Amino acid sequence: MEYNHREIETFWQKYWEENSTYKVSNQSDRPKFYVLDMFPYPSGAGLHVGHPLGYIASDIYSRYKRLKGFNVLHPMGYDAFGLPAEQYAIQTGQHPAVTTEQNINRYRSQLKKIGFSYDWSREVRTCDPKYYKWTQWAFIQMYNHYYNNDTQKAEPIENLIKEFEQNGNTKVNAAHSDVPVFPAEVWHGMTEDEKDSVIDSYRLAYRAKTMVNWCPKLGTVLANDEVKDGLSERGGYPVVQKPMEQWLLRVSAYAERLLKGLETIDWSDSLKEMQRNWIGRSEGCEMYFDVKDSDVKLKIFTTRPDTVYGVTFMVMAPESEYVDQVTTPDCKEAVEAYIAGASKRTELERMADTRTVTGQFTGAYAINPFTGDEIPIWISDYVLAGYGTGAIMAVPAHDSRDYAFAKNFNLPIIPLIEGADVSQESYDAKEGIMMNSGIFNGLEVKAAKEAAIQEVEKRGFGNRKINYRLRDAIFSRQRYWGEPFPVYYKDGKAHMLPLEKLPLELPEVDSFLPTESGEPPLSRAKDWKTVDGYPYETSTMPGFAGSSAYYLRYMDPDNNEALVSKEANEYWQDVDLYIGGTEHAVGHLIYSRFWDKFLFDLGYVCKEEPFKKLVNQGMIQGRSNFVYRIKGTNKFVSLGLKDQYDTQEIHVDVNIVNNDVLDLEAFKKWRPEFATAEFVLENGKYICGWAIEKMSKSMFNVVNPDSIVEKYGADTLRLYEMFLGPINQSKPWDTGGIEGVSKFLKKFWRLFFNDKSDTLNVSDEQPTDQELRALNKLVKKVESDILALSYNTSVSAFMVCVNELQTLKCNKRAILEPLTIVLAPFAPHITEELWKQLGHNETINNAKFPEVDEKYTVDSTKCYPVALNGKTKFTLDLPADADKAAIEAEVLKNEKLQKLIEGKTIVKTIVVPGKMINFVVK
RNA sequence: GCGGGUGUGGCGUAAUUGGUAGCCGCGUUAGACUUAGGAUCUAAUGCUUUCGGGCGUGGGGGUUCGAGUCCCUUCAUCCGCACCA
Repeated sequence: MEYNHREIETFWQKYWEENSTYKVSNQSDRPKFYVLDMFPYPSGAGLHVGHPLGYIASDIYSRYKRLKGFNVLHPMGYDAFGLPAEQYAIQTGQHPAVTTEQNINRYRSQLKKIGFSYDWSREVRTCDPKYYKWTQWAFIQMYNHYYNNDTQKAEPIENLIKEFEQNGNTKVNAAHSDVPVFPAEVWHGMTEDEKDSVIDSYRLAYRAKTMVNWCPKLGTVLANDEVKDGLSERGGYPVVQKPMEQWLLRVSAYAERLLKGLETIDWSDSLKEMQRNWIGRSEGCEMYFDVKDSDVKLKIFTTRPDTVYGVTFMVMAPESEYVDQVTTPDCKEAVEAYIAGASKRTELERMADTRTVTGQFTGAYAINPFTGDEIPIWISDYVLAGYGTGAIMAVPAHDSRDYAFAKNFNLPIIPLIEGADVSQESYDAKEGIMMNSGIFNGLEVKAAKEAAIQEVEKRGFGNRKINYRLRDAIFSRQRYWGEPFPVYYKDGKAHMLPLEKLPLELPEVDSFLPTESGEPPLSRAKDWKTVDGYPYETSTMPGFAGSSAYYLRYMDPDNNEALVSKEANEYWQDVDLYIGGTEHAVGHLIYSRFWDKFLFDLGYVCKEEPFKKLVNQGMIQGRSNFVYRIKGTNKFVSLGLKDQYDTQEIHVDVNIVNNDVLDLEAFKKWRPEFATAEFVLENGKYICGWAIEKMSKSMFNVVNPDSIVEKYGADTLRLYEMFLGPINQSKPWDTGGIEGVSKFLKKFWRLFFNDKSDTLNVSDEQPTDQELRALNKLVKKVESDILALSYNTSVSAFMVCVNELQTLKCNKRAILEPLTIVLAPFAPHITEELWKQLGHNETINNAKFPEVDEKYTVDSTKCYPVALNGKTKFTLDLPADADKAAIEAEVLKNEKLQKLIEGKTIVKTIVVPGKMINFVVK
C-alpha cells in the first residue's frame, strides 16, 4: 500500500473535529501545561508558508506534553481589529466585520489543513462584543485605580480620595501627572471640577492633552511602538508631533516592576534587552537652578551630577513650559520664531538631520548652585520635552551633543577629567579622575557621581531621581474598527458606563472615513448616545488593547460574568510556553505584562508574569528567482552566460522554477509578453539567478502552505519547516529541499507495508540489541530536542533511525510502535493512521511517550581514536562499557602504538571516557 | 553611535558543550532497474595531491596534550534602539 497523504489527512482531520479530540477541560487530575501561539491578525492575503513556523513548533510541544500525561491548553484565536480591514472597507464600502469574518474563515481552514491540535472550542476574536466586553471592563478598572508607589501596587481611587480629605496629597507617594503638593484644607477648598482634575491626574487610565504621534494620512494617533523611523508602521506614512486630548494608560507607573520581572522569566537575552532599553531606566538626580532676576527655579534631570562644575549653558526643549517664564523681552521674537520653525518639522525630518545644530538664546541666565556662576539658558530641539524635565544642564566637555552645540554657538568648554582631551571631541566615558570640580576633585567618576547626589540632597539643590524612558501609552485611535470606549461625556466630563451596560457595541456608520471636520468615524453615528442622551467617546482603542489579556480569556472563553473565573485562572495559572515573532518585543509584550500586573494587583489573576517561557521564531524569507532579459529584446539568457550580454534582471514566479531551472513552457504562459520569449540556454537548461528577500507578492516568491499540503501533505510540510534550521533563526524558504523529508515519510510508511501488499507487515518477534539501540538513541535525542525546541536535529535523527531500520529490514512491533509515538508530535496524521493500522482503537494521543532504556543508548563497541600529542594516529574498537584502566592497558598492548612511542617516554595519558585516548610523549 | 546576535562544503545545517570537524537533507556525479524518468535503489561528494600526505570552521594572535567551541584582536554581516541628558 502506498502512502497516500491526501486520504489520510482528510480522514483524520475530520475525525479529530467530529470527536473533539483536542478539547480540554478545566478540570483534570493531570498536571496542566499551557502552550500559546501569538494569535494572528487575519489579513486578506491568507497564510503564507512563514506563518505556521511557530505554530508547528508549539504544536509539536503540545502534542509531546500530552503524550507525557499533561492536560494541555493549546488554543488559537484572532487579533481581529485593525487598520487593514478598515482601509479595505473605506475603499470598497464592505463592512470590516464582513471581511474580517471571511479572512478568519480562510485562516481557520488553512490552519486546520496543517493538523494543529488546537482546542477550537476556545477560539476567541478580539472584535467579538462578548470578548471586548472584558477589554472595556479592564479599561474601567484602570480608570478606577491609581498606582501607590509605597505599596508598589494599584489601589482603588476611593482610597486616594479619602486620603486627600484627611491629609491632602502631602503623604501620598503615587504615580501621577504633575500635581502640586496640597494639604487637606486646600482640597476642601477646591471646586468639584478642580477635585476631579486632581483625581484624574492619578488614575491609571486618564485623559490628557499631550504631544502625540499624529499620522495625517491615516487620520489617527499612534503609540511610540507603532512609529518606525518617523513613519507609521502600517502603511509607512509620515508622522508629525501634535498636541491632542487623548486617553492614556499610566504604563510608566509599572516601569520598575516591568524591569524587575524580566529577571524571573525565561526569555531570550536579546528580547529582555530590548525591553530593558525600551523601559530605559537611568539613575541620576533632579536639580534646581535659580534663574537670575526671576522667581523661576529651573528643574533639570541629569545622570552626571558629578559634572556640575562643567556646566556652561542650559538647554530647554522648545515645548518646555519654562520657555515663556524665562525668555527676556528682547529675545522673545527670536525665541518664538525658533519654536515655530521647530514645530513645523516632522519627526522624520528631525531624525534625518541630527547633525545640524540649531538653538536660540532666551536672554536669561541660570545660577549654578555649586559655583554661583551665571550660565546662559538656550532652547534647542535636541532636548526632548517628553523626557526628564524637558530641560538639561549642558556639560560640553563630557557630552557629545552638548559639545556639538557649544562648538556651534561658541560656548565655553571646561574639561573635568584629568587627561581628557576635549579639543576635538567630548570625553563621554564615565571613568577617570575628576578635576576643576571643587569638592569632587580627585574622585573617580563613579564615586564623584554618588558624592554629588548626596551633596545635592544635603544642600537642598535637588534630589536623587530614577528616570524611565517608558512613556504612558496613548490609548485612543481615531478609527472605526476597534473597541469603543465605555465612556460618555456629560458637561464636558468623562464618565464610565456602569459595568452592567457592557459591552458597549460598535455602532453602524454610513462611512468609515473621518468626518470632513476631522472627527473620528464614530462621530458619524448620530444616534449613538446613552439613554439620557449623552454622547459616547468617538475614538476607539488601539490594537494592543484586545491582545493584552487574550491568553487569560482562553482559560475561560465563554464566561459572561468575568474575564476569567478564579477557578479557571488558578488551574491554568500562566502560559508555560509562548511562541511568536520578535516584532512584538516592545509593543504587545510590554502592554500584556503591564495589563497582567494590573489585574494581579486587583486580585483577578494569580501570576504576576503572564509568559513564563518565550521563544521567538525566526522569519521565513522568500527565495526569489530571476531571469535575465537582454536589454531591448525578448530574449532571456541563462545565469551562467548573462555576463556576456547587457541584461536586465526580472523577478520570475518561483512556482514555475524547479531547483533554479526555469520551466520554459510555463514561463511563456506566465505572462502574455513572454509568449514569444527566446532563450539562451546552458547545458540545455535555463538556470535562474536567486536572492533571499522578504516574502512578498511583488517579488513572486510567496509560497502558499495549501499548495505544499496538496502536493506533499501536511506532515511533510510540518517536518520540513522544522528541518529548515533552528526555530529562532531567520531562514529562506526553498521548496527544493522538501523532497528529502517527503522521501523520509515514504520510507517510514514502507517499514509497515511491503511494496505491493495491502496488509500490514509487522511481526511480534523480539527486537535485537542493535534495533533497540537505534530506537532508544532516537527517543533520547528527540526528547531532549523537544525540550530545547531544537527540532531540526530531531528530524535528522528520525531520518537516521529509519534508514537504519530499513537497512536492518526491521518490521518488529516492539520497535515500530514506540517509533510511531515518538514521531506523532511531528507528523500527526501518518502516525495516527499507522497507529490505527497497528490495531489500536484509541487515537495515538492517548498513547504514552516511550521511556528511554539507558542500557541501549550507547554503542556496544566504541571506536576510540588514539592520539599522540593530540595528533590522531589510529582508531581502535573497544567495548563501550570498558573502564579507564582496561582501555589504557588494551591500547598499550597494541603493536602499532608501541612502534610509534619507541624511544620516547609517555609523560601523561588522557582517557576521555567514550571519546578518545591521548598519550603525551617526549 | 549604543546594545544584542551570527560567520563551518556549491546550498540549508550538525558537532554529545574542550576530544576523529562536516551528521542529516538539498544539489551534483556515476551506476542498477527501466520504453522513459522529475519514481525507486546503490555508491561517491570539504579543498588539494607527485596518492606518502598536506590544508581546512571569516582574518591574525594566545591558552591547552588537544580549540569550530575558551581568551585577546580585527573584519564582515544581520537585528534592535537611536538626540533619552
